[in-house]
Amino acid sequence: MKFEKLAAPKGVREYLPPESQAFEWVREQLISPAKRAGYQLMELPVFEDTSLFNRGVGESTDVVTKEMYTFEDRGGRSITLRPEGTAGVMRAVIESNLDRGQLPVKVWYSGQFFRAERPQAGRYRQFYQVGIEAIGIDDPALDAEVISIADQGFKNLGLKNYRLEITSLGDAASRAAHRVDLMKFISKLDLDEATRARAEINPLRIFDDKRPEIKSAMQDAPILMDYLSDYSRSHFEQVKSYLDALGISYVVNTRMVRGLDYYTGTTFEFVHDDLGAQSGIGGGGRYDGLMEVLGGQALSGIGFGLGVDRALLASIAENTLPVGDFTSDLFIIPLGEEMKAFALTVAANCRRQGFSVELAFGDRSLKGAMKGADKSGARFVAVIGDSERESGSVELKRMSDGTSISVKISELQTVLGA
RNA sequence: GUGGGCGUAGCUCAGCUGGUAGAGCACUCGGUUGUGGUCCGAGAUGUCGCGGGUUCGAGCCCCGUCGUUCACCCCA
Repeated sequence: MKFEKLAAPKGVREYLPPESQAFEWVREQLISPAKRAGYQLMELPVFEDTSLFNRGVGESTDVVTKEMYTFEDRGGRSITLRPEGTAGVMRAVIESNLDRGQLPVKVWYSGQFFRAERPQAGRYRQFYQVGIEAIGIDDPALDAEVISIADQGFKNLGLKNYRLEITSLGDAASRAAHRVDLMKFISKLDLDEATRARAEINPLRIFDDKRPEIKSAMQDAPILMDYLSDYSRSHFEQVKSYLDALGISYVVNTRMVRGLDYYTGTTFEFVHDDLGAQSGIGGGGRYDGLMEVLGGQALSGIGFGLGVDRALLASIAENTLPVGDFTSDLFIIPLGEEMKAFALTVAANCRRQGFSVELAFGDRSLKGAMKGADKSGARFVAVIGDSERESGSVELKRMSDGTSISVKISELQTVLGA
């Protein structure tokens, strides 16, 4: 009887050894600046009530209308695998009254997100993000800090071929006024049906169109930046001046489009040049109405999400990944079955002292075990047989040059630690 | 959801105008007693993604399907 092989579901990205090591490194580089800025971990469910995303992300967005993994659970509830992180964070903050203490609430998260899209380079159905949210204070300095934390994450990776694009989406009133004029402008254009339908849902989308004829047609379209209120304008100017002070370069992109409805005011995106069509490696912005819409206080907040998968692709493209693999300090080869118990205890003792130690298993020949030791990259190798157990000392062989010295087993740490 | 490319050993691939499958790397063992990297020798591994069809005969042709990949769309 032969069983059929199973495969992972379509479009999921898995990270297995040795690549998983790079993934883990990238994720830590991206989030460590947030930890150092006092942001604290929030572990959240990967599924939520569907209504959270309908309300939070926005009914008109592509994410909600056609990209969510939604299903009914056994209790008949409509459940959705989280397509982004901010809505869940806000729900938890409101539910647990974290916003009743000192503000801003500063949290970070990391994990899987799900979107039922057609897979492509840098786009997966299950993907990884790290992100932060700073909730409750509307201060341009906080905007600048949040942006700089994201930027530092990319800098930690050694990335250079990316740029920060920023804009301000203003408040609801300015967006409404702009929308009226923009629709007026678009209605005069000669557009195909699909494009016109997209414009109906969100006219800003047309700014994003890649076709040259559309790009040139949109050349003179009214831009939101010209509709900002005095408050929004000065807020944005402040953010820019703080970024200047931080030495963070940016380009103002007055035509930026974001796919989630909740963004207001400062909005930003990190774009990498070497990634093909899916070039956004991170993005975020301020969201004024979100908390209230989700049943909480009317507090502002700002945050970002960074794509770990794409940051890894960018690091590969720029060749910035560290070369050193995990290597253990010591590789122990027991000679024969009867030596295994002793070898296990020696290994365990060394590990307790903080060294990384690997063992040879199975019944390979000594030569085979040595090959295994070589491939493991271990710094030292010790063969343990009868004589070693009796004498209490081993020949510690340094793999880099083949030399060996006799060391008492009880004093291994003096050599391993050197 | 729409369109194009691709699916042959663990990996990278070759396989001429259809005649029942190969290389390199990797892996395992060996080159005499308990020491790796080089070298030499030997060995194992494939329902040629899956299902139909055409044919005396299909890895090669046709159809479908699944997967993968790239782009549109969208976004991390």
